[in-house]
Amino acid sequence: MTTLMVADDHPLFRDAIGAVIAAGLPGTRLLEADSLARAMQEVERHEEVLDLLLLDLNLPDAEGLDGLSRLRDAYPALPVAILSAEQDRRTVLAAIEMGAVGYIPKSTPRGDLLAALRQLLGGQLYLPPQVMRRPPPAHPAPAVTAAPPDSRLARLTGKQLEVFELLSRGASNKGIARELDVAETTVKTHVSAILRKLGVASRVQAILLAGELDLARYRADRRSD
Amino acid sequence: MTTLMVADDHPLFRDAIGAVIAAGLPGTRLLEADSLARAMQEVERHEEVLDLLLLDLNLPDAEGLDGLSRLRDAYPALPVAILSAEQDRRTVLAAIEMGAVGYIPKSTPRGDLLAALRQLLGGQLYLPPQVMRRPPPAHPAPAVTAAPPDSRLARLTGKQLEVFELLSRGASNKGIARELDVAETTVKTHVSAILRKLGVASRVQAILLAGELDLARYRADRRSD
DNA sequence: GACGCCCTCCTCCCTTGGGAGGAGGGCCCT
DNA sequence: AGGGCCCTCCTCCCAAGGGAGGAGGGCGTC
Repeated sequence: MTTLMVADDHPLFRDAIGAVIAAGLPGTRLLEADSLARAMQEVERHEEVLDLLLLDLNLPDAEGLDGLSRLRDAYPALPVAILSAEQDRRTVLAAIEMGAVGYIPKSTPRGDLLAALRQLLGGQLYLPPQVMRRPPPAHPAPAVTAAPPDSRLARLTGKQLEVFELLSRGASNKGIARELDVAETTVKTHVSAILRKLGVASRVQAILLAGELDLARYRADRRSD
Repeated sequence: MTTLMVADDHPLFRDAIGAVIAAGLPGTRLLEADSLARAMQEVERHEEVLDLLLLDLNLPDAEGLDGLSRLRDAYPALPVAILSAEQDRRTVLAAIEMGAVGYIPKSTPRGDLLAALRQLLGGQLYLPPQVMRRPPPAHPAPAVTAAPPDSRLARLTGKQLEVFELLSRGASNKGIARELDVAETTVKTHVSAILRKLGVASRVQAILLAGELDLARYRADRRSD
């Protein structure tokens, strides 16, 4: 089952989102929060099953992108999309650079909203059409499309990638140690570093992430450089 | 990296297999064993990275399918393919029913052998063409193509499937307990049963298996029954 | 009604996983 | 020569995972 959460302080708006989802994404559970604090409480309780958090930028206890920042710090692996009335180009790009997986203007038509949600739940980035169409005038779009997916992998060192490969195939720390002929404590050090760099909390999460990231292809690419 | 093992008591034959693999599956590591006992020793050491074991049916310490039986008992999750001079139809079917993922006659031409190995490493079943072409005369092919992949899932009870779904999405036992509103000990009971029925040793292995088994589709199918 | 299966939950016990913190050696670059 | 990064390994500590074994209640079948 798909679970998503909307954090917005306007009950009517939450209801509207709920209606759109009920109509267009049947079987989806919607959690609601009217403040960042309450949102984080809910995330704490449902983190494992939460697929996407829609975050308003005008919550009473979070000014602008500050709320996103705090969420990213607390739950680096949780997909967060911004849902906002503002459409300022720099705000959108800043949100993406802070790790948001999407930015949905509140003015988005019903049909487009559904498409955006489906796209986000499918693991794709979503940006408002205006931003997508018109590449930035000054800078050449600082890592909006390319960097997010594999930037995390790029931060891994060579040995860490080796460990990650074995880890993602289900090997235990002990098994990895045997395979690479190092001490198990060394493997644990590598694993800790990998989890930290990937922003996940357990090897299980790392394995799921490896599936999404197409680790095998990345390693092949890197080797052929 | 792909790792496979050949267990055969003829050194020359092992060499021949090695040559075929070196030529057709570059980057593949080949482990060798000249007896079932030695094979099991090697499996013990490399289980996490071993992708396929090619088992001869005429090993000095294993008569016919007995070796397969012992391997299946000890390592239910290890893919084992039979490599044999015999081509008796009943032997082939018996091997598949015992959980072998394939049966390769030693008379298989070089090119076909490579194709068979690729197919097996890709997770597909491989049977000698004679058997594949001509369906059994008496019985209607007792579960050769359909049963092996999902028979394990079919053994799970309803609650176990629910737990498996959450587990496969990375949820911890505690998270599953919250989500299903039962005690964590109950979840542990379910998880133990799931691991046993799937023939895997850890939740991590179960998650990887879920990816191969297309769990989501299975659940949908079962619900729509 | 007795049996079996499922779901629930418990205790006891051990292994594995992961974090914190420290430490030494190799290698590269300035 | 010094600094920085990587790899290696250690100890101490705690949380999570998993097995063994037992137990009670619900529900359907024979």
